[in-house]
Amino acid sequence: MRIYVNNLNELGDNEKITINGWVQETRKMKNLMFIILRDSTGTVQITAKKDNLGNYNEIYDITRESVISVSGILNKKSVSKSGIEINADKIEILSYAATPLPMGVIDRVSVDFDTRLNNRFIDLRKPENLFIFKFESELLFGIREYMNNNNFLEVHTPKTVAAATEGGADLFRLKYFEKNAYLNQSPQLYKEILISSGFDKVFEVGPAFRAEKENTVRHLNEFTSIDVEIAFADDNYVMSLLENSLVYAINRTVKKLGDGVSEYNGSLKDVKSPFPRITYEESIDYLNSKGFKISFGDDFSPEAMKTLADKFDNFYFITGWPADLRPFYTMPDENNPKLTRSFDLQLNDIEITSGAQRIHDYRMLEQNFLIKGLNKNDFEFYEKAFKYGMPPHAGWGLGLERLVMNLLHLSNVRESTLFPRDRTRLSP
RNA sequence: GCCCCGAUAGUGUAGCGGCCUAUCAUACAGGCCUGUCGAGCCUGUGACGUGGGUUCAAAUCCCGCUCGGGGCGCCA
Repeated sequence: MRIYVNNLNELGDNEKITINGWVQETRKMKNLMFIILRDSTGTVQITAKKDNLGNYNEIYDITRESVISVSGILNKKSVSKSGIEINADKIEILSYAATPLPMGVIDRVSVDFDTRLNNRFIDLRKPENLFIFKFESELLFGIREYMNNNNFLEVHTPKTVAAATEGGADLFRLKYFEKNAYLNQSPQLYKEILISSGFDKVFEVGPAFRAEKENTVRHLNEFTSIDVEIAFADDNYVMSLLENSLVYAINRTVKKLGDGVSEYNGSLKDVKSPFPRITYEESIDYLNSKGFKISFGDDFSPEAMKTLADKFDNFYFITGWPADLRPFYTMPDENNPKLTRSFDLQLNDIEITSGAQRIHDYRMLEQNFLIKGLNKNDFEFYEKAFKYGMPPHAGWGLGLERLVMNLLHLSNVRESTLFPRDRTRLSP
């Protein structure tokens, strides 16, 4: 069984072990050197003495970030800071790192974010960056577990699509043999088709593409969307599902990762459902009382969102958005046709989730194509599913990177994206 | 699409007309060193994005270009 740094505590003093990792740093004297070895779980000091190593001269010239395998005796009474070290009797160089490094892993100089992203493979060697993705992995696992416990089907819908823009967002175009195709902006239409198929409760985790020329710290052109759609459910039901699944996943993650999370966000352990709710119209009144001049039908500017966020702790819902600000498949409010049964989940000042009760009536859908100026021919594959038995349904879509960004108080959504795709970046 | 800002060694910076054959840190290379842990000490290598212009003189001022950062708009 492979031994990791965080296993060493459980092992006995003087035990003979082998451990693999990267040479994070070296401290060298003539006949004695220390190597700080890093693996995915932490760092440990390796003590290498000339008398104990046949290839001491070779090891003496090891470069930082080289990959080595160390065999030796575990010393748990070390005078090193951690109290643990490994007295090496054999060190094998598995991969020799070139110098100088394009950027340091532990250097005491700052590195521009752009430089970090250009050298992401090495940037991700920093434990604090690895942690972000451990967090994301645990969080997503928690959401999956919650969905699975609630009898959801996890599905995978196509990302290459024929046309059928939902209106608004620009799509990336690509060649598909003799035809034109697009990268899908959302699994929305396919989720709904599956509802007509009787799949009942579906969720999908997958990429979504937006060809918008944004240039902000909260937009990506490719992001991971967690999408949910439920038959015979309404907007209130899916809002509860959303807050309960998030609280479950967050609690589970905080429990598992512990102090690591607190270093990013100390208040995460206090997240509870239900989340506060405010309507779109109440939001306008509140904001206007704070000096904004917002009219019905306006979307909220980033500045307005910040002001509104100050009113709430973490998560909160904004409900009852005007039909003009919502896509064609959103169910109008039966009491006020100008409004819809829709909601956004906000985390601080950022929109995390957008969801709604959907239209399930075929004729109402056709009418909405007209209102939104969409060509119904483009939606034939979709509309067909409504014509032959479509239950009422509701759902939402959640941006995973934005969620992680905000939960960990990161200043840029690219921090919670392994290899971000933005307005100018297509590599690595 | 609009607006603002930036580009100097591998990395991060100082310099903002002549004291610049360009500062400092870090990294890197070599040397001393058997208990370091921000190791220390000595020595060394290494840079002004690009094309024009102004000037006796440009890293420095002006214009274009390229690349990048950010804000807004737009954004199921």
